Amino acid sequence: MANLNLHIDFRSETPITTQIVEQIQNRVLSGELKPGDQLPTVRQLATDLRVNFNTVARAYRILDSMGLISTQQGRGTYIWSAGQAENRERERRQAFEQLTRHYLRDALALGFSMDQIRALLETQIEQLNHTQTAED
Amino acid sequence: MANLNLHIDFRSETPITTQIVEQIQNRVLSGELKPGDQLPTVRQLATDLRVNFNTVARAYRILDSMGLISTQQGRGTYIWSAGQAENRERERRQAFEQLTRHYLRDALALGFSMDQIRALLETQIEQLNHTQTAED
DNA sequence: ATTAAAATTGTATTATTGTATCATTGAATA
DNA sequence: TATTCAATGATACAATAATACAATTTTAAT
Repeated sequence: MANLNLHIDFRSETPITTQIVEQIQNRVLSGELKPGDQLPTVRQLATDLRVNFNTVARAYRILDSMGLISTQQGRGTYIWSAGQAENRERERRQAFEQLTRHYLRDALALGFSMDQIRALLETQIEQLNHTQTAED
Repeated sequence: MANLNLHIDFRSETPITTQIVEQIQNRVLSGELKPGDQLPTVRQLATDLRVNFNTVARAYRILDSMGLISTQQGRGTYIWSAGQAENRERERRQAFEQLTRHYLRDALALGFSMDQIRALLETQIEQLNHTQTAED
């Protein structure tokens, strides 16, 4: 059962359900989740995220209606498709824009300035580069 | 659920909302309320104080914007940080760094480069400025 | 191999909790 | 006295949680 490594921000302006939907969507678009992969049960993921399992179930149902996953009562939830190749690029771009929009909204809501955002991004990228090279 | 034991003076010059804000603030500063503690629901506290629940909700929202509590629709209201301005500032910073880490992780996983991230951030900030000024 | 009970998994419905918008009140002021 | 505006209240709404349910799989007895 795939470890999704999702992160919920309870203070975010984005509802929990939406956060789950978007992050699973992104995992599929990035290839971290592949067709056939089984997702955690609604109760398991809910426990991990410290959320009511109905919230996860709602997210799964939305993803199901989007055709991204297949939920089956009594069986579990599986990744359905990786999307059509021609739409893939557009969807990836849209996900990127949405991700950025929400990040900006939450960072600004926390009271940080654009300059501070730029600065922290550079700092963290620097750190990532270091840990990467250290692992080589 | 913490018993706040607040007292409202209806004859006071100070608005009810302000009285609630200040008293909860004091409970946090004095350590009577600790991070993670759940506050009464807006309706429960409103009943106790014999005021409209919107008044409590307003007070909660102010405390939220101050970074003292976290209000979550459907879940309740929780103390977010210890009252010392110093602690609040540190926790705000930590939240910002975590937010940014997760954003970077997801954006990079989607296959976008640091240059693309920088560019999109600037674009979206530009758009935000436009919609803001357009609303004036 | 069969089958029935138990466990697991998602679904449906209702209750709870905070949010948004507009209406009302009452005191300050022209 | 009339007007205006901040504070509060009323109402409808949106997000999440609680509870009971239905479908499927698993387990164990025969």
